[in-house]
Amino acid sequence: MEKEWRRSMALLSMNIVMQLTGLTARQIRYYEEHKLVLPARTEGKQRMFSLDDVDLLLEIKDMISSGVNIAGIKQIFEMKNNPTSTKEVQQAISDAQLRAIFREEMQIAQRHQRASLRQGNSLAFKVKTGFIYKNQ
DNA sequence: CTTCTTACA
DNA sequence: TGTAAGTA
Repeated sequence: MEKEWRRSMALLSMNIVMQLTGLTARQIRYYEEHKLVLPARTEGKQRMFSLDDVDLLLEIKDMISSGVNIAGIKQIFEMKNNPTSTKEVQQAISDAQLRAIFREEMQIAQRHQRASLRQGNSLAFKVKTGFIYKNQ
C-alpha cells in the first residue's frame, strides 16, 4: 500500500507481455484499439506495458474466454471503477464474483441455445444480491 | 531482427 | 483474428 507505483511503471515490451499473457500481439493491439488497455509509448512508438496492464490483459483474456465481448468488458470496467456509480454498484464487485456471474450467463445461454446472449450486446447479469446491473 | 500501422481475407 | 506488406 506504498509500493503500488511499481505496478504502474511501464517497463515491459510487447514480447514479454505476449509471453506473460499468452495473448497474440494482434489481440493486445486490438484491445488497445478499443481502449481496454492504454500502454505507454517510447519515442519510437513502441508499446511499454506495466504490471497493471498485464493484470488488465489477463482479466480481458478471462472475460473473452467467458464469452464477453468488447462492449461488455467496457461496461464491466466502467462499473468496476466508477466512483460516480450508485452505492449499490460501489460495493466493489470482486473478480471472482464476476467470473461466477459469467459462468452463470454462459450456462443460461447454452441452455437456451442462443449464442446471441453470449456474444451479443445484451449483456444482462446480476449478482447474488439480486440486483441487475446492466443491459443494453 | 522486433515492433508498428494499415489493409485485406 | 491471422497475416502480408512496408517502415522505423
